Amino acid sequence: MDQASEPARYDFAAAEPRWQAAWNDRDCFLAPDVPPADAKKYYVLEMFPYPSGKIHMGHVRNYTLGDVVARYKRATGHLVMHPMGWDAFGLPAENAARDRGVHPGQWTYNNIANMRAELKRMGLSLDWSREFATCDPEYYGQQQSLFQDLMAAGWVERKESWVNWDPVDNTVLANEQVIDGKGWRSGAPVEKKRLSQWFMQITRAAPELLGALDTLDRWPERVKLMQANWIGRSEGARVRFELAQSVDGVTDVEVFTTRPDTLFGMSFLAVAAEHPLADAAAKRDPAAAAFIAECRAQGTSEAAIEQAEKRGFDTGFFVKHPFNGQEYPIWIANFVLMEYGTGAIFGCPSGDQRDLDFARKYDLPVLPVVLPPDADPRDFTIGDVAYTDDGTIFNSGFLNGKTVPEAKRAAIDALEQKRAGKGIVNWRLRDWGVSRQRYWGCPIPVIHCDACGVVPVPKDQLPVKLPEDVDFSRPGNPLDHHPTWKHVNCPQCSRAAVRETDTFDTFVDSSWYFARFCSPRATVPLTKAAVEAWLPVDQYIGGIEHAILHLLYARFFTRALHGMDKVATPEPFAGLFTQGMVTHASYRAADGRWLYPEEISVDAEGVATEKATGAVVAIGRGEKMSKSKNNTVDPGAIIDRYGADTARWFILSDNPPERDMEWSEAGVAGSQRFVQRLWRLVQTNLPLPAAEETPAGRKLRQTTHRAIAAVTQALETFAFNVAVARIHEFANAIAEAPAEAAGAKAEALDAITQLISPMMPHLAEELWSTLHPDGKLVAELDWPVADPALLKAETVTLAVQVNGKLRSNIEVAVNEGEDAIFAAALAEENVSRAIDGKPIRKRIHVRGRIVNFVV
RNA sequence: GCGGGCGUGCCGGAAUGGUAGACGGAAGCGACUUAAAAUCGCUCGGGUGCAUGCCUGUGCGGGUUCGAGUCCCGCCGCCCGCACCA
Repeated sequence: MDQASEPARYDFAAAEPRWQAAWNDRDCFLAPDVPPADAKKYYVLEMFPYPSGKIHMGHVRNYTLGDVVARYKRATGHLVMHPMGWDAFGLPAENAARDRGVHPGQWTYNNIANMRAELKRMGLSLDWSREFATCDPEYYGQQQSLFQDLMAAGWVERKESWVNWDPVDNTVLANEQVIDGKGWRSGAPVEKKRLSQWFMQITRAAPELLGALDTLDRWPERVKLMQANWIGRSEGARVRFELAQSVDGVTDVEVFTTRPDTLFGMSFLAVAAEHPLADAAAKRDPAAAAFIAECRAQGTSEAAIEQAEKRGFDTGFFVKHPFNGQEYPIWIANFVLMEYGTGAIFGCPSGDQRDLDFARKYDLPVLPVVLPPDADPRDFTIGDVAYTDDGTIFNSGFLNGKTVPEAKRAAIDALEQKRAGKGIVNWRLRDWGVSRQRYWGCPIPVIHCDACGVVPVPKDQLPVKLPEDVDFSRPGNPLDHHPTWKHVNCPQCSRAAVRETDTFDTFVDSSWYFARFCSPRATVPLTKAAVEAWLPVDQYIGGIEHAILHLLYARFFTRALHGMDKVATPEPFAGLFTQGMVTHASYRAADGRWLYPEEISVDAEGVATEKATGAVVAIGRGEKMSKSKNNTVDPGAIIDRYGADTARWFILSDNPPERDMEWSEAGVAGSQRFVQRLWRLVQTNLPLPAAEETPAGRKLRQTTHRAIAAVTQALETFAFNVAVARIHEFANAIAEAPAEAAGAKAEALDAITQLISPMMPHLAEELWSTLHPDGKLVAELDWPVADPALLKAETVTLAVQVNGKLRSNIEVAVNEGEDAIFAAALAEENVSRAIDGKPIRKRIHVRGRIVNFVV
């Protein structure tokens, strides 16, 4: 077949770079640091990527979602800021250095260059003038300055503590980075180690971080819930028990309880293996020491899984009960956590399942103290199930007869009177340890001097830059090994001193980058005018995996900076959207090998076989894309083959954006068909006839304006898949419009071009330039507004029901009188047959919707 | 165990208490073509019928209502988060 008769197709490969250049040339997406006072600002931000070297489909989804919002908001009269940067510090760069001999900085900046080019191919409406990487000395220097401000404001503390030590990565992990007792990156069992560390005092902000969740009305409920659980507020009492005999000078032990009402049900006191009293027992008794060692081993490795058994060791120490004066034994127990409360509990077996399990195992007494509502105190006993519900207190001296809440209050009052305890609120949240023994991170800007202690590096000497010449061949922290870098003179006394060789947790870097974007080149961390103008971020978009860590730290930073009058709002992100994962089918041979899609073929029944062997292959539906499962799809290859618009459109059309989406070849191909179809729709209607009012034309105009309203509504609510469906319907309607409607087609084609523009910006420009060769860009146009007059129909189709069952449809004028409507409905043959002469008991008419006869 | 979310065709999914399955994908049939691709048309929850139709149908069982996928009660199943949190 010759070339000439080949049907013309939209050449996305030529068009997309052309429009990207046009946007760039006209500075379409630049925003000022300080917007004019009358501007409606809108700050759209997607979580910035780690520069691994290539973008993946998760990025494509994330940035497509953000770009739709940014472009839509820009078109609806907002001054949009939509920046991009790089979360560029972190371990993979050091691993690359160790394994391949390339410097982390070089590796990182190369990766950034690759990924920037890939992102640019997506046609995102980004303000690239604001770009920075957290490993730029300009950025991390300002972070060092900010850290010193936080120190001065009292948010930072250096303390010795038990830390989670990752023996493979040779670094400290935050609690949040320990998953099932293993390091979140290395997967190695985490060990406990005692180290001197820098901490952000996030616990001081716990009440506000919890309370302010209520103000975040555009956050997903489940994220707020996860944060609330993580912060973990619980009301109770701290109770001090005197030891019957002091141990190594220790005279008492404190416990935290939420159930002071059950104090009379006590039968033992238990401490964690790391508790000082456990140490004391270990010194006296090798068996105790052995038990503690066992607990420690168990605490880190497989324990979490087979957590079943409660085990303990009787120390032989005793405490005196604050109320009844009796003595109770102190045990070391493997289920008591040093990290929570005081690392000690009092055991009330009748009211707590764990305590009960423990008591049964070691034959400790079980005294019921809460009587269920309809139980008889003379014969009520506890079997293998503790009673944790409400009831009446008994067997409990002065608390007898009270309800549980009453007894809690009375017990706390009594404790406070005896100075043996007090009512407190306990938090699960721990302070945030930010020290990491790594090279590729922001150096902590302090100097340790034997004479002066910890001295901040003077601000005029910031940034404390990372040395370039480092050795990654030895395990541990290269900064610590460096021959010269850490040796400096004390800024205060000028004597020989050493730099801090730890660097910050990378979550510090991402805790304020959104604020830095407001004035990314400023010579101070934040400029007040820019930050006040732009923050909070109006729409933040990212993965649910950051629901706790990143989002909580960013909230904490913002709150602290707000208190220091550096940020005007206490919360960084007014709106949060968490997108689902991108998944893909996977193929696994019977012997467990993961096969690439190219290696298999699928027959008509959907049975997959391996091409090489002919053996049947198991198809996994919708598994998270991962290199190990050979089911990743490279965005670059997709854009080569289909173009950015097609990829964007498919990602938006498949399903609601908060759910996981399955990437499928058929789906992308379908989106590509629609791209071509729209292009043809415009081409085949050219040249457009002049506007002319005809009945058919009016109908098309109504369709046009309804589409505008529906798509606008869908975009406002993040229902992008619905927006796509409405656009499909609209395209169908334009294609099917009769010849008499031609006079309304120009308006329809203009509208559909604009409606697709947030989602398929290149195609929109291409179509617009065909429809209006006057040089204007869609990116510069105002969003179309539906004409209310055209949204109202003259006639409406009413469903006619008899006893709630659909029997017919009638077409009536919108403001037809009720009597006429009922008459018309009854005139329908189906309706009269269904009524079958029975008397009509009730007639219902909902205007514009339905008529229902009850017979 | 605690907390949250969700169950709709073959699949993704739509549906202010008011015509369930929009829209898309897959599949099948047909047109065009020497053939294919591309494109266009038709069918597409189940049952029944010559048929305008009729019956049935949104995990299961009840309820409220003229009317329930949607609201209420009780189950079942799946997914996610947290988890010896005292």
